[in-house]
Amino acid sequence: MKSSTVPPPAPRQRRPAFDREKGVEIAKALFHARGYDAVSIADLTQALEINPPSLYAAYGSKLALFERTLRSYRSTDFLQIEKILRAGRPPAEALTDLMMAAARHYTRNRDKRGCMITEAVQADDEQACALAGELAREPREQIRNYIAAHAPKSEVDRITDYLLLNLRGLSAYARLGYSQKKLIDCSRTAGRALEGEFGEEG
Amino acid sequence: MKSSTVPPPAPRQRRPAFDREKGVEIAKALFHARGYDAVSIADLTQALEINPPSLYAAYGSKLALFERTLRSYRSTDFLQIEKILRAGRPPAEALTDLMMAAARHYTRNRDKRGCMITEAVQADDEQACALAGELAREPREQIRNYIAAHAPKSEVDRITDYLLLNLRGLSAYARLGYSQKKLIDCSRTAGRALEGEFGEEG
DNA sequence: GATGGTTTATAGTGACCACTATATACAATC
DNA sequence: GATTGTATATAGTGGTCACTATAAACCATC
Repeated sequence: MKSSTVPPPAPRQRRPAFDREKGVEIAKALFHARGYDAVSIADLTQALEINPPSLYAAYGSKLALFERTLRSYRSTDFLQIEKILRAGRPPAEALTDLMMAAARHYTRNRDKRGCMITEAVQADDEQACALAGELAREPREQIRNYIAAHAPKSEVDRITDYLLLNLRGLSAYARLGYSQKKLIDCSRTAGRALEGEFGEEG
Repeated sequence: MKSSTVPPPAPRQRRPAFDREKGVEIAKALFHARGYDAVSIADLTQALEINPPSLYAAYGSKLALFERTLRSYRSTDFLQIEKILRAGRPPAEALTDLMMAAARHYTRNRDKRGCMITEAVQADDEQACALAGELAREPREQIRNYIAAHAPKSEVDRITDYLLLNLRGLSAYARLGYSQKKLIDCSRTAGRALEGEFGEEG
C-alpha cells in the first residue's frame, strides 16, 4: 500500500507527430470556406487536432499560416489562366472562356466557393489584405498582358478592369450560393461586351 | 471648517442630451467606411461621444443600430433606381446608365466607397448578413421587374444576374480605391453586353 | 427644499481573441 | 540508465469583444 501521498496524475496522452503539409491543407479549407477574419486560432487548432503552441511552433502565426495556405492555393487550386489565354484563338472568345472557367471553378465545391485570393483582398485584417493583394498581382498581370497583346493600347486598362471586375463579381456571387449554371450564363453574357473590342474576325 | 472626512469627489461631468438621429448618421458613416464586423462598440461610443449604456439605451444592440443605419442608407443614400429605369427609353441604355450611376455613386466620397448594403450582404456576422439580404431584395426586384418588362421571359434571370453581378463588382472595386473614371468605363463596357438583348432599335 | 423619474456616469461582466511561459513525454545518443 | 533535444501538453497572458449592474447627476414636480 502506498503512503497517503497525492495519487499520481494520469499519464498525459501524446499524439503522433504532426504533419505540417497536411495541416496547411486543412487550414486552407477552413480559410477558403470562411475567410481569414472569421477563422480563429481555436478553430484551427481544433481542426488540426493540435494545441496552440504546436501551431505556433509549426507556422509562426495565424498570418504566416494563412500565407502558406494562400500560396498553396495559388499553386494548386488556382485558375490556370495561361492555359485558357493561349495564343492563336480569338481574344474575345478566350477571355469569355476565362470567365466561364472561373464560374465553373468558383462553384466546383460547396465548401470552396469563390476565389480564396480575390476574397482575401477584402479581408478586414490589413496584413491579410496586403498579402492577398500581392498574390493577386501576378494573375492580374497575366490577364493584362494578354489583353495588351490583342487590344489597342488605349483600351487595355478598360478591358482589363472590366474583366477583373466581373471575376470579382463571380467570386462574390459564388460565395452567395448562386448556381454554377447562373454564373456560367453571367460569364457568357459578360463576354458579349468584348465582342467588338479586338477587331471583328472574318 | 469641515471635519476631516474624505474630501468630496470632484463632481462628474454630464454631457448635453444625446441626439439619436445624429447618432445614426455618425454610426452610418463608420459602418459604411469599415463594415459591420470591423466597427466595434468602442469605436461607436467614441464617435458618438457617449458611454456604452447610453448607446444600448438608445438603440438596443450593435445589430439594431446597424439596422437603423442600413435603413437610413436605403432611404436617403441609395441609388434612385426607379428614376434611372424610367419607362420610354431603350432598356440597354437605361441599364447601362444604372451601372454608370452606381459607379459615380460608389466613388462620390472617399469615406463612402461602394454600396453599404451590397457590402453588408457579405459580412461575417450572420445576422448582419441576413439583414442586408432583406434590404437588398426590394432594389433587386426593381431591377428584375424592369428587365422582365423589356426582355423575353427566358432571358430575364440571366440579364438580371449579370447586372447585379456587375453592381457587386463595382462596389467591391470602389472599395479597393479604383477611380470614378475607371469604374464608369467598366460600366459602359458592361453595358455593351446588353445591346443585343432587348431587340435592336430602328 | 424634498421627491421621483430619466439619463448620464463609472466600472465592471464573461467570452473570446491571438499568442506564450513552462513543464512533461518521448526518441536518440552516450 | 543518464543526458539531450524535440515535440507535445496544460494553463495561462493581456487585450478586446458585445454588453450591463449600479450609482450619481440632472430636471420637473410638489
